[in-house]
Amino acid sequence: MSDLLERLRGRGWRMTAQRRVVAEVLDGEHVHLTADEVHARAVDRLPEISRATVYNTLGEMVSLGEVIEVSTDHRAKRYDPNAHRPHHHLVCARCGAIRDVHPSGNPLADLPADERFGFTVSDVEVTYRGICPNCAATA
Amino acid sequence: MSDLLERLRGRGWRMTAQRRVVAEVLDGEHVHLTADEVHARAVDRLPEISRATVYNTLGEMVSLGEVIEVSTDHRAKRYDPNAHRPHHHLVCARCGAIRDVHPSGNPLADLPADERFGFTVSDVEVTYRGICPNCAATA
DNA sequence: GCTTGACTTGGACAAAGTCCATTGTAGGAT
DNA sequence: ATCCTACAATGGACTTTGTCCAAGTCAAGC
Repeated sequence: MSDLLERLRGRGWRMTAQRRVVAEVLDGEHVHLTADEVHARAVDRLPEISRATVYNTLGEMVSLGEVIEVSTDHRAKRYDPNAHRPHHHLVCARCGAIRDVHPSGNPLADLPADERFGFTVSDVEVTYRGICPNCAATA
Repeated sequence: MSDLLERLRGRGWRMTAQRRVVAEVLDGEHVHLTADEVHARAVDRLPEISRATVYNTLGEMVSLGEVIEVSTDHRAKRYDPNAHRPHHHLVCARCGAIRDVHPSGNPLADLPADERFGFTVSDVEVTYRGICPNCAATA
């Protein structure tokens, strides 16, 4: 059922009701929720869950590499459970809608050695911006 | 001297001491400062300048397209005066150092039509992450 | 050197996130 | 099955980052 939950269990995570709920919320809807949105949905299932726990749990999932943090709107971080298929994001500049996208080619390879300044480059995050069809229609 | 200042003047900006100072701070060091860092440096030259003014001024520069907003660390926004040469950023995951980089190829072209979902894609922001030589040495 | 509308100010407010002392509990040990 | 204990959760205070607004100030055209 919950792949995310399985993977976390397999890493020796102590399984608590709170962590289960957070994982289920994240894995359930494949949208990109903010921490507070995750908290709101978690409260529906487990009314006593605290905001701090949601923040902690999300942070741990990110550390474990099971969840990706994206900040598309330069405001609140959003959490993306789709960590195991590399992808990037396409964001509507007007309404903030986010889609996962899969560019052709590997952007990492586009950074020539003489532009790396001695860094060991391990990761690349790409955010495309534009106007979604919905917003274009109502413009 | 200050290209940024010249460009802003040319756009009919009302020139005040505060705006001049903000532009000079930004243009002076070609690093990527947060709004509060800009404010701190601005206060050195113009002690009465307020935080609100710095935020307003930076926001206007961004609207005019003379300055770019980057959020590399998922925390405070940083301001990049180098708006007229398209470039991306390489960030050290350990110390947060930021370098401007110029990848070969155009990442915009790497997003196939069938991955655009009807969006009008106009912009792309690329952040490379890795470890800088300095941090690698002290690891 | 007036006038006026744009700019600045400072302080209150808000949103997002962190910290910590206390309390609770999962899961191994007995 | 029960006990222990290290790890986890709680909630409330605190911090950081940013926004808003009413009142005062000033750049620039006349």
